[in-house]
Amino acid sequence: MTQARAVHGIDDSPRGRLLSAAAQLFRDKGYERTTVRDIAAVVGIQSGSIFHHFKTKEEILFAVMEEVIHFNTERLRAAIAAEDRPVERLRALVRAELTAIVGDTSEAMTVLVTEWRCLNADKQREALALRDIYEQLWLDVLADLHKEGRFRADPFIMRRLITGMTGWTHNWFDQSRSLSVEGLADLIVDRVVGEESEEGAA
Amino acid sequence: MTQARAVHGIDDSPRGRLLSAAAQLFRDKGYERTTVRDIAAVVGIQSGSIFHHFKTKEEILFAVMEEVIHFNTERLRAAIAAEDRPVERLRALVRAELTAIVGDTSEAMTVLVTEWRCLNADKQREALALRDIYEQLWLDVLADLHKEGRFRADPFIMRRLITGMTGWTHNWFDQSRSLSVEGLADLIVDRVVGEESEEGAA
DNA sequence: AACACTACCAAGCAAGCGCTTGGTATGTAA
DNA sequence: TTACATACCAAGCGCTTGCTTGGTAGTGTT
Repeated sequence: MTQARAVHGIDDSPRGRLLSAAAQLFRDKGYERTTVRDIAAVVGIQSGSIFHHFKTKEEILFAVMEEVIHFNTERLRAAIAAEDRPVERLRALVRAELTAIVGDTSEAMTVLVTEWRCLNADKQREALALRDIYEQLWLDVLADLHKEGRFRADPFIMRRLITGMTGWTHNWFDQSRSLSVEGLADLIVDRVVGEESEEGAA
Repeated sequence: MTQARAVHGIDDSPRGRLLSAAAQLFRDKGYERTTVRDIAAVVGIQSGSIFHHFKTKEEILFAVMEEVIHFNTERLRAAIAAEDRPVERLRALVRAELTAIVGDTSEAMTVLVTEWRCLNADKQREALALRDIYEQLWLDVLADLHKEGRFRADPFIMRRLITGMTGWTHNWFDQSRSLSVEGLADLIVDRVVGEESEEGAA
């Protein structure tokens, strides 16, 4: 009953508290190694009581993924809407994704990346559909940049390279250290459009 | 008893066949979802017989990781030795790592990346020590490039970005498609040292 | 002939797992 | 007052899991 940190975008209803606890445990121990008894213990209820809120353990995993995709898709939309120029939109996207992965939704985002195959085929397809919407926001911005001639590679490939760079950060990035999310975002943007892009890039 | 594809660098002794089978299953279903009965079934023996070759299931996972790190560390050494100039050494390293991840040791490499936390603390430390040797080969080459002024970022950070890019490929790269390992390697090298590096980069 | 070694089988145990069941306490609304 | 919904407890069922045990067959080696 140590109570897990709330994942941003998940309310603190009984259900929401279960989801935040599950997200943290799934990230730390993995879905399979986490028992429903573990989750119940964190929020301070009996293991059987979990099934009043969710039909199955897998439904908990899916709910975590669903909530975090929805929340961060909206964050991407806001990031794009706040900028006009494609390069700055890209920078905003990278910042948003980094914040999602190492910041306020890190537990759930990590679960989304690492526990994908624990879902059955149907739920995987459902989650993939949500993910496609998220990815399309990236692809549109990258296509604009490509049209402007800011990079040569295929935008699809470029997105995958970016996904790799941002997705891996949960394994090493520490916000308390010298490198900030903004600094890292600039570094990653440079990998896409080159270093000599801006007025005095320094 | 469908017999798993042999992982490059693992012999075909009874033990080796178990390791190749385990690597494939661990990649496809994850360590926890794979039972010793699954592994036994692939090589065509009883589940109990596995424990004649390995003390525990975890020892199988560790052995897979150990073998694949050793094999690919040697591959990195060979790649470096075959080139003189730092940029070409980097290209050789990227090619080697991509080959490891999507080519002849893909099952075991994927397991190395994704099933890390299934090891207990002691084994994790042991595996980390092996990984450090592997990583040092990268860092030396990246430090040379950095000294030459081929990129501005911290070599440690740069290595982590590269790790992300290469490590993620197992989720999307398909050798049978238009993009080759060499083509992808060139793309990634460009992300590090910029596109206008060589004589007619195309 | 005697022994040792490797590679395996057949059977099953103890523990842990997801999930079920039948019930209780509290709140809310007609 | 009755009715229903939400949120939970206490107990435990049935199954799967990693692993153990005691034994056997085949191959060398001395």
